[in-house]
Amino acid sequence: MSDNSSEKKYYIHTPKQHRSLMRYHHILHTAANMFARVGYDNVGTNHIADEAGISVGSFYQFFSGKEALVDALTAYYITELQTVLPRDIQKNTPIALVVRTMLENVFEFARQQVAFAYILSPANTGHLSQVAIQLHLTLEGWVEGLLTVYHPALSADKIHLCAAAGMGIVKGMMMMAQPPDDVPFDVVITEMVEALMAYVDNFVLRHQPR
Amino acid sequence: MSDNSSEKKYYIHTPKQHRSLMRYHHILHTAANMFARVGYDNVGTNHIADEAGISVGSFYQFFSGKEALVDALTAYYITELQTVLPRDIQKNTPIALVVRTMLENVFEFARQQVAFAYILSPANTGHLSQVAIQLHLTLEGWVEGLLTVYHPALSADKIHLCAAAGMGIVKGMMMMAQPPDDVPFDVVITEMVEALMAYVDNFVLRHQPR
Amino acid sequence: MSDNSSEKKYYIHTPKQHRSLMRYHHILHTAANMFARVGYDNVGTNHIADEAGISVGSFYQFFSGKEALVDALTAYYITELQTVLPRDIQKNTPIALVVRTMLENVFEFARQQVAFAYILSPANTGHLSQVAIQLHLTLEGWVEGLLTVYHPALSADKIHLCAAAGMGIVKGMMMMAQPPDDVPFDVVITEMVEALMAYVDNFVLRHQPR
Amino acid sequence: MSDNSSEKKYYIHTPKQHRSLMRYHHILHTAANMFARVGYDNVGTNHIADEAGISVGSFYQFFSGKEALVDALTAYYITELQTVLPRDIQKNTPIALVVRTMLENVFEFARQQVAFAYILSPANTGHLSQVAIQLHLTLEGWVEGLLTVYHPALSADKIHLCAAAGMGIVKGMMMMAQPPDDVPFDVVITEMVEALMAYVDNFVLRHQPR
DNA sequence: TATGAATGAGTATTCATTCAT
DNA sequence: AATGAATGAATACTCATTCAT
Repeated sequence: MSDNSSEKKYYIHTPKQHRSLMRYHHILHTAANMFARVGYDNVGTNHIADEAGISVGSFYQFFSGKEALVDALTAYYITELQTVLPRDIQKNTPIALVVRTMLENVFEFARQQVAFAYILSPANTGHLSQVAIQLHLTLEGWVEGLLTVYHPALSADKIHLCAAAGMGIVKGMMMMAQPPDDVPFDVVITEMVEALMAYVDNFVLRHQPR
Repeated sequence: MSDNSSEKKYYIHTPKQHRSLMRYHHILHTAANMFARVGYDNVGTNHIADEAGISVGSFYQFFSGKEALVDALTAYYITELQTVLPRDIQKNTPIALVVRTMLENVFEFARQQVAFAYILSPANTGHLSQVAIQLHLTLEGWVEGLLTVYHPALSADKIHLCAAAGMGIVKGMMMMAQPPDDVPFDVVITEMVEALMAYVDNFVLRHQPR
Repeated sequence: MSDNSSEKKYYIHTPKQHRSLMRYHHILHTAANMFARVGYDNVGTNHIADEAGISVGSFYQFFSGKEALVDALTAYYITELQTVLPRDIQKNTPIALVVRTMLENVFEFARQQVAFAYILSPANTGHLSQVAIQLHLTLEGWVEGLLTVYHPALSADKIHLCAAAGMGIVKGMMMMAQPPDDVPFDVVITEMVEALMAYVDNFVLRHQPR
Repeated sequence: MSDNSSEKKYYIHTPKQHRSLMRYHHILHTAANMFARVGYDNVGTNHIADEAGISVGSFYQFFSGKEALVDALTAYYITELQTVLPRDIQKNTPIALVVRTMLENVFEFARQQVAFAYILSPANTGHLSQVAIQLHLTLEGWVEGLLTVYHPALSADKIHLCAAAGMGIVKGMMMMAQPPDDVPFDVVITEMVEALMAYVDNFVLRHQPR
């Protein structure tokens, strides 16, 4: 819309577009912060607009509503996740190292994107449960890829089961860092790696094609 | 009044008291179902009353508000949990068996009490986060007791860390039985036992007092 | 109603009737206290019943509702007022003395019947304004009687005007004893008598039939 | 924004601001009317909005609640009262004239602002009693000022007592203009002036410093 | 485009009154 | 008569969304 321009297009983003994009992300992150702080249901659109320093009207110019905003936020997370998940894994790297690197990256990402863990959380209901699933599947897909590289003998079903279990372990243990346990982050990661490796080893052993 | 009874009084509920108690539990379970289905914040007291087939006024005769209802529900869960968690564990029973029994019982309980997993979820905010913590600590306490019996050489700190990790694993893997993974219950339990045992063995090995 | 008695009537009230009457008055005074304390609109029928130590059902056995209760209370006040307002006034008693006696009696009555002043208060709205008027007219009637005795030359209209003004002075100055002025009761009465006498003297002077 | 104005800015209200201010006062007066008619406790915010021809939401955009509305109304009354109470009183004006002028002004004000008398009423409970006191003290302060000018020999305490009594007389006699007495306004004022002057003369005589 | 006033259905909670026991 | 559980309309207030400017 509004493309009556036949002039030069040397710049992919006109300054106007650029300002708009910044606003868009500003709203996105403001809202994300609020979700993480007080929960999706306790954040109103007027409130988001206030905190973002814009008007409600402007909010609705960017997002058709709160649900659309969460969708956008999730899409953004999924995109960013690609830059954080190790790619082109070589089988000669020890798997524990790959896993640890992945976890560290994802946790660092979660530390910056405070709503990431909130949305990923199991037991979300309503619309949130749907975006939670998207995020879940993204990560689970990566885990399946990893397992396929290191344990090509496992059937697709087994890979899926093992990946699902791994996801459960990670998502569950992630919460150790929060009340009431408040375990330090690095300890959490260490224990997580140990738990994952122990489980996968055990799993592979149990499902060895003999 | 109505005390012309010299007969036995074991478990005497007047019909009135009985009906009242039934209503109380009926509301409790109706609300629990709704919480699990659409989330605490999306359930109104009027909705609960409607769905329970009573009037709002009656709702407030039983519970002073929504928070009180969740408190009551949690208290109920904690009480029932006692009847489900193995007691007086003998060290000569294999720990894997104890764990499996506990998980089977708790899962069966969670299958009947649909809001149990919902409330236990660590991602809750506001008042729910408080009751979630109560539930969490109840279970975690049991796990600590179990570890103390089987691994008395571990320090209290280590026991606590290991229990917290175990709780994370259980809570996280519990969700495998739900979308999008939908792993069958018995498979989930089997994998959970394996994951837990593998982790605990690994943990004990790492923290051997030499 | 319920008069199937042709038996002896040595006792005007049977014990049963007596107990019922006591209950009736107990409710009446309990409610009166509550009205005075927190205001008519902030007192509920359940609340009254609680405070009176009876059930709501019983409350409705005695009064058809809150309005009926206020009506009954006002009727009671009007009856009792008769025992407190000086009767058969002799013109040779100084009017100031009669007035002072009347005010002292009424104030003492008001001290015992805490809702009396509350109901009498001007600026009541709704149903309260109607009972307020009844109380007002009762007292105003007495004042007119007094003026008729001491100033028979004044026309009925003048008497009415003077009585209305006197009522205004009394009702208005009564409030001096309450926040924010908090003038001691005896001072209030003294000033009231002075104000009334000064006004009446002035009034009579102005309306002397020349 | 929209500030390309180098022209005069004396009393510039943009149309928007003006409309908003009108709405504000419209709500204020609608509510005031309702308070006077059926009483503060019997007026709901939804009712006010309905009667004012706006939505509840709009109501809350102007006032944070019913209490805030009464506060605003009282503040408005207190402000307007300043323009109506004679200032800079010269001792050579007869006091009766000053009083009559004041009463006429205040009554005219009360006739226009129907809730003025209602709020001023000493029988209010809860939040209303607080604003009633504010209004009361505003007027009482003026009376004290007047007495100080005309009777400088009286002690502060005496001035206060006399002012409190005067306030009582005025507030009480004000109600003569309403049911059940319905005395015409001008008659009320005349009688009020007479009553006040007679009382003050009597008071001064009694408290002459000799 | 941006604004924010306006909307009104929705939420938690109260309370006068009824009625089965 | 007495009880008090049950009712449901009503109340104060919120919030996602729209739309005139």
